[in-house]
Amino acid sequence: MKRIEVAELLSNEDKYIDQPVKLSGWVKAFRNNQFIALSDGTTMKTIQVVVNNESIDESLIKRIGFHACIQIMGTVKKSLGKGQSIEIVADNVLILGDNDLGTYPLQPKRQTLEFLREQAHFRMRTNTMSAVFRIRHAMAFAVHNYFNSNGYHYLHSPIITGSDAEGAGEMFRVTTLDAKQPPLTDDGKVDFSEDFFGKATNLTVSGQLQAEIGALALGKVYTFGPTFRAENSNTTRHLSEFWMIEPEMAFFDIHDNMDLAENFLQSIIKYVLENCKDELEVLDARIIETEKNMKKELRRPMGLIESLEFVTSHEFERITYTEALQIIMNSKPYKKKKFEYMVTWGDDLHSEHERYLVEKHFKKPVIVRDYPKSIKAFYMRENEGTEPDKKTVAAMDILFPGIGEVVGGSQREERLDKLVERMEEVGIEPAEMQWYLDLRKFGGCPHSGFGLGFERIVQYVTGMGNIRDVIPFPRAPKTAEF
RNA sequence: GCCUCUUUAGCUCAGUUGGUUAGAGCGCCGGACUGUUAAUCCGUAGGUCCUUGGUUCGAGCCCAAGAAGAGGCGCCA
Repeated sequence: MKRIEVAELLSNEDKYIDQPVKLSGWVKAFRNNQFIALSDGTTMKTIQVVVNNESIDESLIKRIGFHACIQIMGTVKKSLGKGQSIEIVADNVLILGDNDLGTYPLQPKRQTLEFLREQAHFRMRTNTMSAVFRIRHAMAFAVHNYFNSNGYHYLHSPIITGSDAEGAGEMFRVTTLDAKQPPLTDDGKVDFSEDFFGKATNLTVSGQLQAEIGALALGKVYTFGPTFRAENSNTTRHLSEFWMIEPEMAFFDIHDNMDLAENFLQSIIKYVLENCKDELEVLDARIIETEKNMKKELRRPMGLIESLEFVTSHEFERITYTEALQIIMNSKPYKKKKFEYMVTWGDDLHSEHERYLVEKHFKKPVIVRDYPKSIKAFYMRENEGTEPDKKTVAAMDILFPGIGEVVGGSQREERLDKLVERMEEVGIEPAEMQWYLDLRKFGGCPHSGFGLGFERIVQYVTGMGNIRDVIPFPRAPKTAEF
C-alpha cells in the first residue's frame, strides 16, 4: 500500500472515510494509552490515531513515546471524540525509530528559545520552530514569486569576491594559504599573489555592485543569497551569515525605488497571511502566552496577525531625514532629555530615535529619505539643489516596529565625474573599480536599488524576538555549531 | 567592542542573616486507566549549586578572576 501524507488526508477527509491507509510520522502526544497525535511534517496539524490494545501488542504500545517515529496501517473513521472530525483506527503499528526519552532533551511542554537554540538539531520538531521555518520557506517562495511575476531576473552574484571596496562592513577572508607560515612580500606583508585566486579574496558583504551590472543589461534584476559580515555585532538583529535580497532597476529614481520596496514588503506579508494561517496562529498564541505576565506597557500594542494585517493595509509613512530630525527634536522625550543621544543635522539617527518615529510617533512603517551625504556610501546619488553645507543623497531606509531598519537603498550615482570625485573623497582608488566606472562611461543610466535583510523581515512576520531563531543554523560571533 | 543581568535536578525556577541531610512544578522511570485533546491519578529515582582561587570554625549564599548565556548600545540588513 502507498503511504499517504497527513496534509493530503486532512484536506480530503471525505474521500478517505472508511478507506484503509498507511501513514508514517512522529508521535506528538500519546494519551490514555490509546490516542496518538501523529505528525509527518506535511502540515502543522496532527492526525489522531487510535490504538486498540486487543490488536496491538502491549510491548509495542510501550514504545509509542514522545517523538518516536512510527508507521501505521489502519482505517479512516469518523472520530467518536471531540476536537477532530476523523481519526485512524490502527490495525498495525511498526516502530521505525525508537526514542530514548531518558536522554532525549525535548519535552512535551513549553521550552525556552534559549534552550532550544542549543538543540538546533531538534528544535524544528517543536510547534514554534516548525511554524517559523515553514513561514521562512513561504516567504522565500513569495520573494521569487513576486519578482518573477513583475518581470525581474534572478541574478546570482558571487559569494567569493575580490572586491574590497564595497564598504558594507568587515569581511571574512577566503584563503588557502598556510595560516602558520604564509608567504611574505619583501616588506613583510602576506603575499596574496601566491594565494588560490592570485589576490586577496573575501566572502561577499553585498551583491549590489554586481546587481548594477545586471540592471544595466537586463533592466530589472534581483539577488537573493547568503551574505557575510565579520562585524563583532552582539544583538538580537544581527548575524554573521544572513540572506539578503537586493533588487536593482534601470531607469528607477528614488521614488520608484520606494514604491517598489513598499509594494514588495506588503506583498510578501500578504502571501504569508493568505498561506500560513495555522503557523501564524501558533506564533500569535505563543506571544500572548509569553506576554501574559508582563506589564501592559511592555506588551505588543497589537496581536501578531492583527499587526501584519495593519501593515499590509496602510501606506508607509514617507519623510525626509530633515523632517525626521524636526519630529525628534520637537518630541516630548527629546525636550525632557529622555534620549541618550542628542542630534544635530548631519548625525546619523540612533536606534532610539528610529524607534520613537516608528513606534511612538507614526505607529507604522516609516521610509526616511535624503540623508546627509557625509554619513552614506560613495555610490549614492547626490541630490541637486541642496545647500552646500547640507548636501544630501537620494538614500532611503525603511524602518519597522520592533526590528528597526529592514531596508536600505538608494538611487545610484550615474554621473561619472561625480562618482569619481566621491570615491576620491572617501579614499577609494578609482582604478581598483574600473568595471564599476565603466557602467557609467558606456551607456549608463539612472538606476536604483535596495538591500533587504531576509531574516529581519522573517523576524517581523513571525514575531520572534531574536534573529537567531529565524535561521535554521545561526552564525554569529563565537557561534558556529551544527 | 562597551554596559547590565543571569548561571542550583533533564527543563523552568525557589533557596531567609553565611549554619546540620539543598527544595518545588514539569519531564523521565514504575504502576493504574478503552474516548483522550499539553489527558488524568498514585509512587520512585535524580545534584561537580558553571569553573578556579580566596575569606571563614563553617560558603549555594561573601570576595576575585575566568567561562557560558541573555538583554541593551555601537556597526548595519
